[in-house]
Amino acid sequence: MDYIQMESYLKAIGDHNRMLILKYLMTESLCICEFTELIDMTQPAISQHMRKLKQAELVTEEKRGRWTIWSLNIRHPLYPMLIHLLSLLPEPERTVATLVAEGKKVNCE
Amino acid sequence: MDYIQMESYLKAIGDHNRMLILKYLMTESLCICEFTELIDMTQPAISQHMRKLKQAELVTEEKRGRWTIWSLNIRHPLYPMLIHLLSLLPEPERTVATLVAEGKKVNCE
DNA sequence: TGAACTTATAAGTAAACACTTATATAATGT
DNA sequence: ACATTATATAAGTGTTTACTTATAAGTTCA
Repeated sequence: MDYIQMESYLKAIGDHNRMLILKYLMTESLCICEFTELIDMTQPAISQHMRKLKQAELVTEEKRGRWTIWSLNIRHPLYPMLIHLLSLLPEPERTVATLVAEGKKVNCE
Repeated sequence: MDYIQMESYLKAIGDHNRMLILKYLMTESLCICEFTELIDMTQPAISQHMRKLKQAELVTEEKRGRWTIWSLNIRHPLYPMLIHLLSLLPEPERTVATLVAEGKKVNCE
């Protein structure tokens, strides 16, 4: 891996909101409308963060009906390092469990 | 470690020139005038990169006469991760050995 | 077909970033 | 004291970043 490549990976990871997104994805795959309930950010802002993460190949997307389901890319060269890095960060205040309790968890089967 | 703190660490690391600097420091401590011989960058540019790395506590400085000797901070919370990350990057073209061969290695005892 | 819903994109903006050149500060050696 | 050497800082610049609001595009379902 060259220096420019590594730089682009680290820049994609190195934002507190994107790390929060990645932390959520460590537990389970989510769509953008769920992130808008979990994180205090507008839908376009989240969408643009997902695009950045996708460009760095840190996440993958799968279209299901009107939803786009985002997942961590476990084949990324930095995946093991990313998991370790995220493990150093605290669990977010709002959990997916609260989403479920509020009936806001998306079920796109 | 909180998200903002991690962001500031990753932003300090996530620049190709600073990673090159850190890669050199993995082998041995160096001063800025040596970096100017190793890396195609002006002295103020290097000095400003060192300041960023110092603010993130990734490096430490020691004044010796007119020189400032820079070293990796092995007590940094991300030090183990940093070493692993740098090990994924190729050795720089210009080595410290070439500096010695050219009589440009600083001896500040 | 059309309303509701989910997501993506476009355009604009303020702040941060990585440099540049010029200059200041500080230590060394004659 | 003075020239040399090493480093830091200041000021300016073009680019990138992370957002905002507005809107477009695509899917679902009555």
